[in-house]
Amino acid sequence: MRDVAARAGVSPRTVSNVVSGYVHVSDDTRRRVQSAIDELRYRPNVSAQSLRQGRTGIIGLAVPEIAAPYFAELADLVEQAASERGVTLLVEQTGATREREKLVLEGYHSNVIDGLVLSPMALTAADLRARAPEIPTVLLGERIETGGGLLHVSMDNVAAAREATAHLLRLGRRRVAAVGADLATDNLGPAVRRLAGHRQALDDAGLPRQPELEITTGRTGRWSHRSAYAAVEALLTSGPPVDAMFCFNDVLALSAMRAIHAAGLRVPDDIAVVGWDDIAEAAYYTPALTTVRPDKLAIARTAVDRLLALVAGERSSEEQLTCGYELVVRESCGAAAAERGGDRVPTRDHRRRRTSGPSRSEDRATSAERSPST
Amino acid sequence: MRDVAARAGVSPRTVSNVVSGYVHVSDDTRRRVQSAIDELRYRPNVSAQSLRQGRTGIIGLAVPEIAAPYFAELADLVEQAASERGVTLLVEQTGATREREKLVLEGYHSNVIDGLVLSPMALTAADLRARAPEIPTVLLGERIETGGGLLHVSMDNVAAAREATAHLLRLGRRRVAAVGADLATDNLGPAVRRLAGHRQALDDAGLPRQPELEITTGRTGRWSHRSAYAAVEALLTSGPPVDAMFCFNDVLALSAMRAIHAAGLRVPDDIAVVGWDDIAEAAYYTPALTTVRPDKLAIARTAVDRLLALVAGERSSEEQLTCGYELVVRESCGAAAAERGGDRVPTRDHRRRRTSGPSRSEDRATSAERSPST
DNA sequence: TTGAAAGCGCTAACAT
DNA sequence: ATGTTAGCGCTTTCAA
Repeated sequence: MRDVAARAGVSPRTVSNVVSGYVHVSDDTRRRVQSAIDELRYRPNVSAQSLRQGRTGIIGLAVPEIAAPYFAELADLVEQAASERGVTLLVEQTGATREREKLVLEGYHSNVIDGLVLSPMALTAADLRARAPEIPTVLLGERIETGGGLLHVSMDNVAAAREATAHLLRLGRRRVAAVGADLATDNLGPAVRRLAGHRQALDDAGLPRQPELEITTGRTGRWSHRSAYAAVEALLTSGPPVDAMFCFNDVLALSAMRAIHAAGLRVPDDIAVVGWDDIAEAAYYTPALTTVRPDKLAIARTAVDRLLALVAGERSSEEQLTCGYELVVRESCGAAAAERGGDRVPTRDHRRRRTSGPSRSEDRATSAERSPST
Repeated sequence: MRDVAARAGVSPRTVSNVVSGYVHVSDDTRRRVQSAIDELRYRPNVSAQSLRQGRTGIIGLAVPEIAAPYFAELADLVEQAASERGVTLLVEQTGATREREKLVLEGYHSNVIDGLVLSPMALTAADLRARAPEIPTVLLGERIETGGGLLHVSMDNVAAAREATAHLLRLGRRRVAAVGADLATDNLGPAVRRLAGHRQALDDAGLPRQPELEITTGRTGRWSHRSAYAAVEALLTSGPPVDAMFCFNDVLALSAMRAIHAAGLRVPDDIAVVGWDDIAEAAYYTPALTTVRPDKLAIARTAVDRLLALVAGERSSEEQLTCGYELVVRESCGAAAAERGGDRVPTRDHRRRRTSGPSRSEDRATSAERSPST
């Protein structure tokens, strides 16, 4: 930087002003400095900037596992959102373990990152309350009375789950398994609320609760292919009868469909399947997967925007930001064939509702995602 | 740090020694300092460390798209390898565009990261040669006479592709399409070599080249579901007859299987399919996918280890490090049913070869991956 | 609008 | 085995 200053015949102060886009620099000076920068291929030293300013220009995203399709897609979108706003994203993996989630929350990388987007699974509300408020943090997922004073960005899991199961019931299914109801390992994760929505749909239809159809996919390998396959296999071989499965994500749904096939049954004829996430592959499975599609783009952008506002000094308050979703009806639920005569082109989805942008929970009732489904 | 030093009754120097694990500190002093650190919740400032040492403890991984399953899995493994070695990973996306790959190579984040693992696709050998040798770099993928003086970590794409197609030919298939032969957009990417291996297998079998079966999946959305689906659909509706497809990755294979189904044909009965990558989903597709499984763990560890060696000052030389692979035979190629009577449990793979660790190209001939397949 | 100088928190050379 | 001190590259008061 000193070299640049010398070459341009100005002080380091002026170079700094030019680099940071300060206004009060004469056009002539700016040009001279800029050409000196170009000739010397000068790059500001980020560490020095950080040391001086107390900011790194890096934000963190902590997810259970980057290789899980949903989180891979989310990381992609968050990275793009961050990049558009001129900050760099650092992705961390927690393995959905409470220990590592706590570590991240307590500021494991607090000196590297200016802020954190955390997708908690095993964390408890008490952990959230106990945390030292070190670093600006936004939580992905719905608030369940945490009291941690943190901002939550999510979708309405209860409503969407309710709609998914209602969709299956409407198609005449009566024995709907809920696959992924791993309440023991899932504290702040989505299982609790998805199961709640599922139960509501049964209530709405005047059907009894069916605890024997609330399927846990195992402690280890949470929501993994292997554990889901084993759980569904067990259900089919030694469990009660089933005519539909509402799987709490698409990974579970894929494994379930495979287990159903292995048992000599067909999807959707014998057992209808609905998933959650609408990962890129879902439209290309055979049969194509009917699934709940969260508005991932809105979630990513909202989380980043709000986090950057916090980093810039905005006061944090416990608040819930709700993004939209839609139930994408394809083949695995059996509706498309029945209603429309079997459109099999996966690029033309049957959409039951439009995606809406994020909205505050306070005025959710007026937003698109509350309109009754057709 | 000064506070810690004061509280422990030592100098900052000693605190620094304790933090960095320096040897010559008496146990007593170490204990005192450590408790002061704990009481004050002291965390060393990474920016200051970086500024002083000229290192950040962060390495970068640049991939085309983090949401692509193979790269998501790879990022996971690289992150773990980095984490085990005490460094933090920063993932960047290039979109497989030459422009952004060049940007990364030229040190876009050179002040944030100490080194770079780059998975180039659109980059040319000339780009590699032209780069200013700013920052320690390891390339993922096979060298094709780059002359850039960089270390390459990869697998033997030609041999594996040859084996994949040979496997299909051995099963009696004669019209094997190569799906993903996108030579125009793929300079340093794997398409060229996989196609070469495919052609070799045809040669080996005494069959003529079949250029009309070398399928490009389109310029936009390189190796995407959508473009692959469209390409395969076109092949089936208006192309020459086909009885097998060797797809250059599993995403293509999934899309191909869907297009085959949509055309009213069956896998593997009418058309056998082989993929590449063995992504986590592959074993759970129906039919389960036969696919080439690169030793991702070895690739990740090797790349990180070698990069850290470079960061530590080791001289770089153009060299090729080759990791192992295996052809995982499941259902989509039709071999399992024919040979074994239809084992359908996806967790029990039929492995044709064992994974081998990385080996230098010089002694590849003696490593496990060169043994003839059974 | 620009210059001079202090200091962010840490580490390493030099001392003791 | 530990203390002292200079300085990494930048931003930012304070002056001019």
